[in-house]
Amino acid sequence: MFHSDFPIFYLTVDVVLFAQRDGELAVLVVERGEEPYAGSWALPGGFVGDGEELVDAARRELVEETGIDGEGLALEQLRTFGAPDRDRRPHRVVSVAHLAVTRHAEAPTAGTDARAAVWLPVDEVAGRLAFDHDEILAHARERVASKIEYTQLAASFLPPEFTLAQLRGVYEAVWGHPIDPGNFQRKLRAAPDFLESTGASVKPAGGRGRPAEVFRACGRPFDRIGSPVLRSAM
Amino acid sequence: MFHSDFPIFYLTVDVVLFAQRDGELAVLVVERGEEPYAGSWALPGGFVGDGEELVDAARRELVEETGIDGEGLALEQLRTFGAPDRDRRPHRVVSVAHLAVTRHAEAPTAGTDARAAVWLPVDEVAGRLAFDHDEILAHARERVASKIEYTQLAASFLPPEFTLAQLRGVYEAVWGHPIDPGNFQRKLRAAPDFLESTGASVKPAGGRGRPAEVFRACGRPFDRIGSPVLRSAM
DNA sequence: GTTGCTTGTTGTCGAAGTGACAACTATCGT
DNA sequence: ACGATAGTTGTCACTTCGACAACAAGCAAC
Repeated sequence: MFHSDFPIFYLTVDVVLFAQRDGELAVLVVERGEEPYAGSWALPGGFVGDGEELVDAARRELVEETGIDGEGLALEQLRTFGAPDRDRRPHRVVSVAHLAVTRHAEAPTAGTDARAAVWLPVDEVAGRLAFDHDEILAHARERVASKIEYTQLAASFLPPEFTLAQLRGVYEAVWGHPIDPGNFQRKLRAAPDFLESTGASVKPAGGRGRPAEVFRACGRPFDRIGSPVLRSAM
Repeated sequence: MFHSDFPIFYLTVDVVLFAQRDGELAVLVVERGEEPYAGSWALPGGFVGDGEELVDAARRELVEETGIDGEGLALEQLRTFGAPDRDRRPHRVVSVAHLAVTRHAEAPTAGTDARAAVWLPVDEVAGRLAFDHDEILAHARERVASKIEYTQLAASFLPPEFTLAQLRGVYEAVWGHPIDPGNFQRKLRAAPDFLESTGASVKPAGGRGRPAEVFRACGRPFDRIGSPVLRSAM
């Protein structure tokens, strides 16, 4: 039997979608079109549907509000935020935050409740979000910085084929400090469960310079790699 | 404003409480007294109250169902389980699972919905839990094994003052394999942000043997330590 | 073409950390 | 006193890391 006098909740999902833009870590935010916080920046998200998996709801809301292609998106649960006063409205709204990474930092198109949707550098957006989304963003930032240490997640910021210099750029953007190219090369080449060479080579970023070897990631975004790429050690 | 036609959810918390018993990793489970799954083992947990913080709900349910003292308990959110079919009952029940560690592996006392409450070795209980609690336990086990690598969480399995041999016993119980005493000593003594010596020394476990130096943990359970104690490296 | 610049890749070397294992120390039981 | 037990320190070969130098391969300007 079931006591129906238990409190009821509304359940939402929020998505922190990261990408690399101009060598910086950028996050996708929307301008809210409805109260509360109308006109403020917020993370894309919305209510979970009847019979819908949490992660599916996250992907759906992302597509609806920003037009971002949900396919080939590394998406994972971050944590749940449920402080009783986190939503001004007279209902308890608990949100399951998700972390996502994409290689397509294409222009988003606002939809449904969102008045606008844009990529912004994380440093600019921190401290200005609606609800408790600043806290969510801070958690997400720490998580992604940590995840690229011991998973292949960094490759999800890039197209299927990429050079080690591009991959190094991802680590630099996420961690916010430069990495020695030589040591990075040596370390990543020694991780057989992360990268495989395609044999091809391609012109470097600026057009000038020696061509770079092209690699592919072996596994899935959140698969663990054998020897971690430690922040302190780079 | 607020569309009340959004689906409503019931929200529960579940707690995976670990302790060390007889050199093994043990988990606290209850025998369910009500349907569904009456008579089956399950993780302690229950419905979140009106206006109640998630982590407070977890602590309350733990005390209610098992009589375990919630004070001085390392308690942290694990992740949220919300598959549409995870509860047989005709309502959507989403559960926020929590991870906890205690030094008091005292005898629990069953309460409220629980018919019994006991400590069981994790290896015995795996595969026999109600709902999706096996999955939750597996996540918790992996999380605690990972957390003791780079936080002080291992000390939460022990009284405030302990020897390095006791601490080594915790790592061995959680990881399930023996660790070289000498190397463990060298590694942990070199971590100044983890342990501080009390100067005292105490008779070893079996009564026989050289007295061991007594240490105290410096920080809080989930604080990061400077140099991680890697599983692979032990 | 040659020179110089830029970028990718490989090499070198000292410092530090690791795993295996031996040696030493302090207590207890007999 | 003696051996058994458990905590602690030492040794050593091996690996990894960070800093930095050196080399390779393209482009642009002259």
